[in-house]
Amino acid sequence: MSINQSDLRVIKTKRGLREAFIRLLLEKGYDAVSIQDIATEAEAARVTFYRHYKNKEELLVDCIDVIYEDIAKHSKQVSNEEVQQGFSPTLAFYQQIQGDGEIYRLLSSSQAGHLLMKRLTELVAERIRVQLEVRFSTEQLLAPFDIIAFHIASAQIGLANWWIENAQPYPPEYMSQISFWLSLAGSARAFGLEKFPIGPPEIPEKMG
Amino acid sequence: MSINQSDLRVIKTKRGLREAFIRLLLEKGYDAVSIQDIATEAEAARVTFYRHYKNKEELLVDCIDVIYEDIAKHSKQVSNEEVQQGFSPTLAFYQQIQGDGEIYRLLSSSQAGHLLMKRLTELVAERIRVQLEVRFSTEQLLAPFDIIAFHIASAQIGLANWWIENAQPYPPEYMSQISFWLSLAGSARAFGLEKFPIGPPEIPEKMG
DNA sequence: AATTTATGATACAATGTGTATTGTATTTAG
DNA sequence: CTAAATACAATACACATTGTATCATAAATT
Repeated sequence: MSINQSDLRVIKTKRGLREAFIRLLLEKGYDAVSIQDIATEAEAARVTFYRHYKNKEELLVDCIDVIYEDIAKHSKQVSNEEVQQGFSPTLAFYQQIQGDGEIYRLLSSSQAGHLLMKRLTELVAERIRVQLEVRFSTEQLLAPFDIIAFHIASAQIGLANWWIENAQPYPPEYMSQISFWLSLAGSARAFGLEKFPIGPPEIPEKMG
Repeated sequence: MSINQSDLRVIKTKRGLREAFIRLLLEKGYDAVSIQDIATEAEAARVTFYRHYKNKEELLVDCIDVIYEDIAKHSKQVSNEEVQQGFSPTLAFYQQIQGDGEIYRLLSSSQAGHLLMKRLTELVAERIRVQLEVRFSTEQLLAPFDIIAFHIASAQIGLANWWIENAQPYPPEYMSQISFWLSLAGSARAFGLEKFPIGPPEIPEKMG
């Protein structure tokens, strides 16, 4: 009935489909790639695709998760060394983009881009949210966990996307630092203000 | 051969197709809408669609201009009255989403959303950048204009999108205020820190 | 080594795409 | 106001894509 995800054949087949899909995405774009194309490229039967994924979108989401794991793994190695400076997880991200940044060009592709950005932002936000919950208590924070996390994540991913689309006009080291710094210290500091004079709004009851 | 864009029949037909497409987008989503659906909804023949647009995406791009005009019109009316308080453009945006702003739900639609988000973020960033350039000089700012502007814009639009997709768990007044405050004052303030202890990185030479 | 099961090959109905043709209705231009 | 120009509707067609089903074979698990 259900598929055994730890079966070697399944692991191999799914990896083949993911890698084939990414190759085709970069080559032809999301809409132009058919299920048959993916199966052929992966040297698999088209039926096999449907055994693992409902549609292209589901495969794309799976691809994103795998890509993110790679980023997370990569950034974890570095963050252990330099976590004190705070800049490192984002730096690893930017360096990866500049390196084999093929995958990240998908961020700005019109069809797959939204799902990629959305999922990536979710994953980054979740990571930030967990870190916040570890370090701070609910009463201590002057804004809800989820809002802070998503605000930071949106700025980071959005700025990275801007950087990709604008031919990377600054070095990755600077981008990671300024991105991190702006989120933490606030834009007012970039204006030369010592401290933004207004306090945070009172947190309302969460609805739903 | 080529189509006369000023012909009354052409203007009427294309408007009908756009409006029908937006209705169907809100109802069924981008992928679920076929060319035939659009034609039927617009009370036109399917062949007529192909006489004006190559595919769905081309129609969507044509629609975005119309959609953005609606957004800009609404936020402009309010911003002239209350721009002094600083919160109002964002507040108007959130209120518009919560009100009859069905159109904004397209932001989170998987295909149409990316084009909309991208365009909207660009426009907001441009608006912020202009304001910065009016108030500050290049030497005065501790980070480049474009980076600050896009950092803020990404956070604002991204957070608004999160709010839409998560069933609007907080009132629009709070969202606009906290969104604005986090960008200006910085997340560190939300952690309870008086001032983020690290200074901004040195601005490098702009490449390209 | 025996059993389980993921895969490949093949087939099929249903839907969508893009183009061509011809007569009709509407707009434009003289 | 009339005639020429042309956008539109109706219909048809070839083709691609999707999603599902069946059964034999190959591979992995136990």
